[in-house]
Amino acid sequence: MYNHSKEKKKWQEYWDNNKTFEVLNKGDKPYYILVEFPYPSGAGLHVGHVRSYTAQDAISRLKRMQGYNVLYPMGWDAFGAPAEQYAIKNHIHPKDAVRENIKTFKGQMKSLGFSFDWSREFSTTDPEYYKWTQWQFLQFYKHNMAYKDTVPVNWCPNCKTVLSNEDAAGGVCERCGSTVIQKEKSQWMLRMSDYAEDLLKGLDDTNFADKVKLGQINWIGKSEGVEVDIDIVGGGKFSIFTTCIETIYGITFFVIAPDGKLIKELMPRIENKEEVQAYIEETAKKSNMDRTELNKGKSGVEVKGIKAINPVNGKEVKIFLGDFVLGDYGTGAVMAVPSHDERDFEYAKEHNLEIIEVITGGDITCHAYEKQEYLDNKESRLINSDKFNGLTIKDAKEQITKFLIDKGIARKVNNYKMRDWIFSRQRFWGEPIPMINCPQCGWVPMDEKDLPLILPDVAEYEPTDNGESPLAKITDWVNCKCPKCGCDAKRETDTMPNWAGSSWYFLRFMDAHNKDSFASMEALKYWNKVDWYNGGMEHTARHLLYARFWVQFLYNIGLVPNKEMIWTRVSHGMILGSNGEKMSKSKGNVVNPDDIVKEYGADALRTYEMFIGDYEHDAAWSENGLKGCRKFLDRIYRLGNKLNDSYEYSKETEILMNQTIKKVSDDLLNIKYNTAVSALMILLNELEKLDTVSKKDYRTILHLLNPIAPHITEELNEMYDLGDKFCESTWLEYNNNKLENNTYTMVVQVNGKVRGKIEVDINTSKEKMEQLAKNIDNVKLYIDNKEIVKVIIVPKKLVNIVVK
RNA sequence: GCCUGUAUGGCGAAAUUGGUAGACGCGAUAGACUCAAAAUCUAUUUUUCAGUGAUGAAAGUUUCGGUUCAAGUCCGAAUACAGGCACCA
Repeated sequence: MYNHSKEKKKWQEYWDNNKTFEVLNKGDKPYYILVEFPYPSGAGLHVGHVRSYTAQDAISRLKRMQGYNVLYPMGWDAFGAPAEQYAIKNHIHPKDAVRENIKTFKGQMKSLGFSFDWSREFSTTDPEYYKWTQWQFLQFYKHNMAYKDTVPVNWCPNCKTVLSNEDAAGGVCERCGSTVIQKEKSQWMLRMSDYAEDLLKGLDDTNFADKVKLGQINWIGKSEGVEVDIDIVGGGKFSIFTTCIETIYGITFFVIAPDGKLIKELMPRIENKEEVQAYIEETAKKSNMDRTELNKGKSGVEVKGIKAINPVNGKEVKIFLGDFVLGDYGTGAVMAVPSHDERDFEYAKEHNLEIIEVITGGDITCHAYEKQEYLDNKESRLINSDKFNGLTIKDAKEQITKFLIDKGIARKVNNYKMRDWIFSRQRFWGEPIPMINCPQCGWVPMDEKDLPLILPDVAEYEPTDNGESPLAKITDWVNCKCPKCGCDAKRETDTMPNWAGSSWYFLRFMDAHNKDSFASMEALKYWNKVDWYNGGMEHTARHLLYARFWVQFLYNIGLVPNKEMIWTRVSHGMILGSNGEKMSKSKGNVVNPDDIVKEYGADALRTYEMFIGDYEHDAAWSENGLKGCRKFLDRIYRLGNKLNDSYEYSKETEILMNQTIKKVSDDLLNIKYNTAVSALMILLNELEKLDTVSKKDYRTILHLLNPIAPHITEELNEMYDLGDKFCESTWLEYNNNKLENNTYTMVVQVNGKVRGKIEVDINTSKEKMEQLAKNIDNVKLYIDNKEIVKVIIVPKKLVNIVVK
């Protein structure tokens, strides 16, 4: 029996010693294949990692054989909370923990035979790498893209750190599950919202799947609308933003944000100050999630003593506070039209407010404004809207907008949901932010030539009770001189988020050891783009958007050759436990790839994970399925016992052989790995039926299997002396003239039901097809004595006889 | 609540994009080999009905409608599950 362990090691050593997968930045046909680099967690490699690494490995091996200069790199995303949490829990310095974990991960990856170019390996925690992360931060700062601001942030009382909105999803800390509270904190911010429009437009220059693009679009969240100035009775004004200006005559109240600036300005004139103040304080306790969650009731209070004027009809309208209006979105104030907005309707019901219908045609709500149907609706017309009565929604939208703009009290405005990126973390285990706070000069960037700003070793790396980074306690690190004026100053003690290092790592792989820049323009231009990027669906929104933003900024300051540096993005489904649930220690359904490799071999694991199901869908682990794939490889092995001396394809299977070459080549490049494997199983089944198998037959099936199961195929190829090593071979071609059999099974239907089948020559004419069909005994039973209405003939497929 | 997916045998899944539903694999059943077991090989395996049998018939791709000679595939509505989110005006 084949010794998977020994032969596997032999070939892995061969690839290592011969630097088979190391590439230079030169040569024809560069092709860059990337998988998301992992957090080297203490748990070791997950079988889920194996799925995507194998998939991309198969593509890499195939593309190499097709003559491409393939870059398939691997590195480590080792900064950030997960690594720090692991270190704190296990009482190991993060640096040491990361070193150990990387060693484990790398060993596991090597044991699976992935064709990574290890010469380009790096970790985001290497000073040689994070020097450039810091350098790029300085570029953001110097181009006015980084700024410090006091913002209400999500605060985890347990982790004692600030979380981005993304990390505080659901009102609980993503890491520890504690309830997140709102807290004012001074933070470094990146002006990502400036890039909203460019990030939308840039999608046109990518080949991302539609659902991936949609994820980006939804995150950016563009709303086209109108901003209108509203006068306050007795002086003053504010602005509202609306996407449904056509309903402006239906305003019966305004709602303003309890956490906005407007309410603070109005405070002196308010009659029910205490009530308003109480509501503001109540809102401050709530997270955005609480405020925005549905079915919570439409809480709010009237702002008494102050009324606003509807600009189109001069009506005096009440003002309310409502926590569903957010201070930091739009203008922090909305017009309420309960007749045509569900949320306004519920608020009006709750607070007994007037409802004025301004569009006929039933329960038409502005909420549906995104839908073309709403805009194209020709039945619904405006009413109760003075001179705009009778207009369609579309026309009313245009004309009312124009009317208000001409009056000088409105502007067309695009609002984006996407906010600026909170870039500070009160953490130890991250890239230090290279900024110095000088009592004279304020914030001063470090001199670029002093980078990297090395993360110092500390004894205690747990966060402090007051929420500062442990770096704050290292006074001889914190205290420094101002680069500008030379007086005593202090370093920033916040560090960068884990997203920072992963926002540009794919650029570094193109020129991994450059000491003069993060990557030379020459290298960036050579590889041009990441041709094919694979990762988890959970990263297609945040990580991908951050990375694209980072790249677009670098492009705008002339440091990368393309505004989009990633061409295709593919997302894989999760490998679930055998019970169909997410693998986790607590559920006891974790599968360790090491155990599998030991018992079944790396090739069996690789083959199984490709065969397990549709690559983009989740799949439950099955030990039996794995055994089936091991059995398949054993049968491949035993097929070698049947070899004859021929160097031609066996006649009996020549057509199938050509079909399989085409199928496997196409399927691998279309991420249909499961059907590629099944095609090989079908081919094997047929070859096993032959008494003997030619050397060409055998080498071909091994060749086709090689991208997925590289060890056993190389070994058998060598054992039977069939030809060059696959890793040094050219990929297979198929003969276009040998893809079709001479005959096919023609299906005969009567009224759409299959009533007969007959084997016919591939060139059978339509007339002959019909004639043959009508002659089948079983078919006759259904057409005799019936009127034939028509006959549908699909060449090379079927005949359908329609009878009455 | 909204957005995006998904739904096919006992199980994982295929289906040339409107043309034989269930390829391939697992599991199961029966048999061969074996003292026996494992491994391996062979056969059967969507369900129901008829037949000793080759086979034939009916139903069948979450549900209900529709278009079509023909629907897993297209259209309309509904349900369930998964992932994402922002009551975003």
